[in-house]
Amino acid sequence: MGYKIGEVARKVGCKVETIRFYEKAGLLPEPSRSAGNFRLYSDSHLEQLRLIRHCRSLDMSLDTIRNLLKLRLHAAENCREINDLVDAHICRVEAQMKLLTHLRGSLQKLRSQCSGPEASGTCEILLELSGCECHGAGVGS
Amino acid sequence: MGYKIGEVARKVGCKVETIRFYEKAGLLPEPSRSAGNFRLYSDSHLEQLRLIRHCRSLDMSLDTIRNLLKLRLHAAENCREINDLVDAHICRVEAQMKLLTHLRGSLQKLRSQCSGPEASGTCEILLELSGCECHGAGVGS
DNA sequence: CTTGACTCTATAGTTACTAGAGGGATTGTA
DNA sequence: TACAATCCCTCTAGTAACTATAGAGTCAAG
Ligand SMILES: [Zn+2]
Ligand SMILES: [Zn+2]
Ligand SMILES: [Zn+2]
Ligand SMILES: [Zn+2]
Repeated sequence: MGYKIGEVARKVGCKVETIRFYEKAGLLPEPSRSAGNFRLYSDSHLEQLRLIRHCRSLDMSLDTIRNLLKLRLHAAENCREINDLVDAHICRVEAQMKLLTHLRGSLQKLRSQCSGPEASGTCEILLELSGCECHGAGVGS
Repeated sequence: MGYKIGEVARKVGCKVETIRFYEKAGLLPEPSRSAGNFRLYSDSHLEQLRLIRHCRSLDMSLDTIRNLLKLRLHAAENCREINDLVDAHICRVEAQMKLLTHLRGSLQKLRSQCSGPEASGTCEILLELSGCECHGAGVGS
């Protein structure tokens, strides 16, 4: 008979609307319907939804997950591609980390510019922000 | 007489549309207009836009930047709040980094699950993804 | 006087959902 | 059996920070 959408949502821990959204986005196949037009999900739907949600918790994009789902159709043959997909995602995550590390450095340096309001009559942080060379200050035309 | 929008965009290194967007978003005051209705920016506009773009390059939200601009009206008195704002942003960045670090760990562990397609007739990565406890597998009702 | 580069407004697209309106279905209870 | 509560349905609009059109007007050079 299948699970109704609310039950599924409770099981995997997401909102009902999210499940309908995945269906419209082509990530979850359309389930069968009850006499009263309610969606009725099978265990394989549940499994696939769990996969999607877990991938999302790993911050994979829906597009990446779509690719993964395609590969899943022939999991054994596509083992290599699946590994590649995960590796590519790890790379994205590491790139983000590098960016954030750089950012934190810039912010700490910025933060250290302030020597208190008595020193210059203003807050030096603002001077730094609006007078930066990287956004065109002091560059003729 | 002031700079036209394209000139300003070139100076600070952003798109023309972005500048108009900031105006509509209340981050940049409306500039004066030429006889032909073209926007004409002053040096103080330029400064403020530079501040905005630099803050964006530090990944501050527009809302955070709006707050900063308010504080800027009385920079000396608000020195403390300005520092707090920057500190709060550093905290956000560090929280993100922590999250990414955790994520990378999970991904590397996931990646290590695969023992090649010969072992189990499928790719174990997929089993891990769809059979995870954290999204409800193996939990009765 | 026409071409081309620029500008204007207004609107729709992007990502991954979330929230609501306005209805129908089902269930439990009086 | 009537009614209320709780579910479910579709459709649309909102979020963040832009980006990308469409269709029109402006301006300088040749
Ligand atoms: Zn200061
Ligand atoms: Zn800068
Ligand atoms: Zn594998
Ligand atoms: Zn999981």
